[in-house]
Amino acid sequence: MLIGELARASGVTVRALRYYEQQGLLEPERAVNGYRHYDGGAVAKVRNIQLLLSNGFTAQDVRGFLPCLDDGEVSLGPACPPSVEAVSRKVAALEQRIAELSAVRDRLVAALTGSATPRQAALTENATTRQPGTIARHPAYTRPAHD
Amino acid sequence: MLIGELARASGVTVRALRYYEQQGLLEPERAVNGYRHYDGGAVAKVRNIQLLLSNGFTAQDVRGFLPCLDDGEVSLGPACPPSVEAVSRKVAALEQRIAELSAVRDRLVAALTGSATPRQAALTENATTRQPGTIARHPAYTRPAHD
DNA sequence: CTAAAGGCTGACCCGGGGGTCAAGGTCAAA
DNA sequence: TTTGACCTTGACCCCCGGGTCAGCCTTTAG
Repeated sequence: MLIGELARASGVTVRALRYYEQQGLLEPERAVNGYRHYDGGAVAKVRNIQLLLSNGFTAQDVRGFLPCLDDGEVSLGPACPPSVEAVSRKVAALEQRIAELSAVRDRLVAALTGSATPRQAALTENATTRQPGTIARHPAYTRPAHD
Repeated sequence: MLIGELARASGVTVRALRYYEQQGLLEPERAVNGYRHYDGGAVAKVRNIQLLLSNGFTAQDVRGFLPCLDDGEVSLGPACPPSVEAVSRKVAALEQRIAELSAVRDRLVAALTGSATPRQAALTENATTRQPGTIARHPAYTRPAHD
């Protein structure tokens, strides 16, 4: 399929597809006339890319994830290039992000329902245990939100 | 407290604090010498801001959230300015983000453990139900990930 | 043959979230 | 009084994820 078709099928713009390619996330074949040709799996792949990018991961992050997500066929553990540990760290970061977002959601829901949450100083759970002087930038993904 | 103290206490840079203020997220008092003075609640507030920004929300989003999260005291439903509906939409978006991230995590965990996920074409659940021709950009927060 | 639609590259621009000077004012301790 | 730490504003820069436009080529339809 051509780039326009893929764009329509996957719900991203043509420009974004070229950008993904430039970032090393896609490698379409090239016809003799220079046109990009994508195979069927590209639709799912692009959706995954967009999903990750829109959830705060960088293109570089996505490069790491893709081999584990491609084609609807989960690649086997050790076959997943960044090797288990790297992916494990990503998973841990994901868990934390999920927990944080859940906390925000709970706070908002509480605000909506008017149920008084008892003296919750901050959304961060360890708010009271911090030591002044330790400069601790947020350990989670510090650059996610560009989507 | 002065800006440097707050920076150390909350784990963000001085620059970021000034930026937050410029974005209307903080309104510290000013001493006669021009120095910013923050009250104790600012630490929790800044943590909330950083938490939201690092999870893909824009400064504008955060402006909307803050009145509902301030001071560890959840404001009552209707007292929360953006009025229930706006916050409800945010909550819905949050739920979706959480679900998406959970899906990514599950995929990665599956890849790690080698458990074969049966023919899951894409992380998006409705992948097979899309109609070509309908340009459907991702409905969730389309600009979150800059964190 | 021509027009319309789609593809190509390259370039510039934007907004968000800051980093990093520069040039100067303030305050506390020595 | 001087030094050093801390504060102020303003300016410029960067990356990221694209949007948009220009200029050109190709392919299909009429």
